[in-house]
Amino acid sequence: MNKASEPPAGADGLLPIRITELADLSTTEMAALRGLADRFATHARHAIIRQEGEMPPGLFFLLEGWAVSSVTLADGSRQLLKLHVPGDLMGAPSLPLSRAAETLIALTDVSVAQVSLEALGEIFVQHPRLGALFFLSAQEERVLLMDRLTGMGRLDARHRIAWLFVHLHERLRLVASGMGAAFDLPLTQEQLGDLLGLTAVHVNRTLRSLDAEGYLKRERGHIEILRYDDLKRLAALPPRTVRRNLSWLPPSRPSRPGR
Amino acid sequence: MNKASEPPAGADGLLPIRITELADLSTTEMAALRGLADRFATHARHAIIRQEGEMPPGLFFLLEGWAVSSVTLADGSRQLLKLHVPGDLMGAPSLPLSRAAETLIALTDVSVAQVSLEALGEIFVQHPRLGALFFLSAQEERVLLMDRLTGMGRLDARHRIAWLFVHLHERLRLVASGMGAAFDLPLTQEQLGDLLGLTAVHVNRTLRSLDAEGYLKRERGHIEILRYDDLKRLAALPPRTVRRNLSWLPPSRPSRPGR
DNA sequence: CGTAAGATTGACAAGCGTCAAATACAGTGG
DNA sequence: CCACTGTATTTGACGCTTGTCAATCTTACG
Repeated sequence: MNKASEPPAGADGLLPIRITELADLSTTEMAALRGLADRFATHARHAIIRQEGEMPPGLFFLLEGWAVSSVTLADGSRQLLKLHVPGDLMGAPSLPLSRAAETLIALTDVSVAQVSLEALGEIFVQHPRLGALFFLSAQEERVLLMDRLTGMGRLDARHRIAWLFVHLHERLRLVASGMGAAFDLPLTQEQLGDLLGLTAVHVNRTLRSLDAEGYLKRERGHIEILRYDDLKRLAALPPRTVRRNLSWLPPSRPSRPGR
Repeated sequence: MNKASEPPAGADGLLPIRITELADLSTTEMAALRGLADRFATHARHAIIRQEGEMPPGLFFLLEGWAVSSVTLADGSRQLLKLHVPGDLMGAPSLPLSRAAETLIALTDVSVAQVSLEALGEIFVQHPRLGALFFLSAQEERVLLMDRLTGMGRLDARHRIAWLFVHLHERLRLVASGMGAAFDLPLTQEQLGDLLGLTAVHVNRTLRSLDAEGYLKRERGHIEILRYDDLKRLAALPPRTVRRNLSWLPPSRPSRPGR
């Protein structure tokens, strides 16, 4: 691990996290979010950013690169839980636990900021609206997990893969607008299997069949969706749309109020 | 649905939700939580408390009885997401969405309070510590979903059922301390299947085999665990323990501070 | 006492995992 | 620049877990 106390150039604009997707923020709130980032670090591909079992569990902010969170079982098998892209908060689920539940692994070279928990606590005091947005953001993640659970329980390999690609495409579009039908996917087929509850062999067979039927094209670490609408039809989960600036949210606070 | 504006007798002590498992609360905070409950209602067994797609999505507090949240797919299959017991907040994942993601169904006769979203917003302003605890509670739910996802992806029917029973037993112990090795389970085998990503037929075969091997005994809507430690060994997911009163949490506020 | 919902059982099929080997590819050192 | 080596992908044969279909049995309840 390579540590540096200065943020990497150009990453600054990313700090407002996913939360900006839920509401418009005041400049003060933006500044408070930026204040969350504590120590900056970079990790090489395949490096472990945070190991499950670690205590106390820390909180991380992904600035550049891809990462993944996973759980490992006693028999050595593992489940990949979520792919993290720049702007993602990582490790939050373990915050209430005494030991971290998930391992965070760098899929590419990444740069990461450690989030100060004291600063997070202060945000709930100084910026109730941000606190509520953090709460809502966690609920959004719950919906995602619920949908993934539904997929694992009720969809076969073909449908799960279709859903994953459509979902990833939509998620990446939010980050990189103007993206076409193609995107990077720095995952091996074994990792795809661990993500979808399949074996690498079966992932290969299914990918190959989707390719043969013209749904998509594959290269190393790169996917191009050819028949987007058909693929989306395969991805049979209900659509989700977030509602911005909910009326019951607390108002933005100007700056530091009564202390 | 049977509506009443008065809380049912005896339910009052339950209102402090799961949040008391994360920290000790001041009396003011307890009172604020009680203020969340808005309109009270009762529903008969099998009644739909809230339908997915409904808008705007409401928030509910389960006072008495069992309920379940589920997602339905286009082909009619459904995934049960979570069993709710008294004290549970229901419907929170849909809060950031424009339409409710999950259907809430009464498994037994239930009594439910509707939660006022305005009151929830006010809590983030008046009681930052409670806001942070709501945030942490959502993270705890994420961990549960992550574990369920891991189970669906990596465990076979036998292990999934073992995990469910052990997990349910532990959860019910928190609500009803002094509980033995037996507990009610108001679910049909088909519903168990929908919860675990299996078919009713296969649930039956697996339950029957666990029974035959002396792991447990079954009656209608009732489970008794006989070989608890062995069953727990089958339930091969890592243990989770929450840490109470985390140091970075905001302090309790006395009452209504500067407005 | 009748009826419907739930539990049980058996025969069979399909999807996916396992094992093992072959092939393609990327990165490395000489 | 090339041979070398480990990693990732691909392929085939086979078996097991789980699903499907359909019938029967049991229990709760009007």
